[in-house]
Amino acid sequence: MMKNNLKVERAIKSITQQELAKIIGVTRQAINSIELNKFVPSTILALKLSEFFNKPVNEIFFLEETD
Amino acid sequence: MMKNNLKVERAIKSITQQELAKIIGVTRQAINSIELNKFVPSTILALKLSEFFNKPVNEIFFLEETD
DNA sequence: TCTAAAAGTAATGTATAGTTGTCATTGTGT
DNA sequence: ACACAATGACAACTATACATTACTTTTAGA
Repeated sequence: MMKNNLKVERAIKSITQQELAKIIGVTRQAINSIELNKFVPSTILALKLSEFFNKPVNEIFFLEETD
Repeated sequence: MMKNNLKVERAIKSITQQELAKIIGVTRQAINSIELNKFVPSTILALKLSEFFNKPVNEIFFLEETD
């Protein structure tokens, strides 16, 4: 299982899903679905988020134990 | 465009695509296709590779300019 | 409290990640 | 030169990321 703290990062920058989506180049639903762990983004998306939030991918996304 | 140095990392550990694939839990063709930039792996796969190679995702995968 | 923005959710469609299987090519040791 | 391991490549299939549209629910501010 993979988790992420996109919601937190977004709160730090106080930016909406909508705005983030536009910057990254995906839909608001895509951002929403990632935040809610409904799907696993591509590495390109992860790198773009990493770039935007100025944090390494590994600090935004991480694997959880128990498979 | 995204690039990666999986081939180099693999050479450092002197491990075959086959072996790496088995460890990560994908097929040899998947590893091969990623190395040859034929497709973009999921963030989970990137994190597993990051874990195995003991290097941050951003040091294995990176965005290239010119789109 | 009323309202509008923000976030959650769901259906359907499309693109593409990843599998399975198979064959061709390159490299390396003997 | 021969054999075999490692890699590249391709076709057909399945699973799922992500788009689009649209509707509901939650949250924050006047």
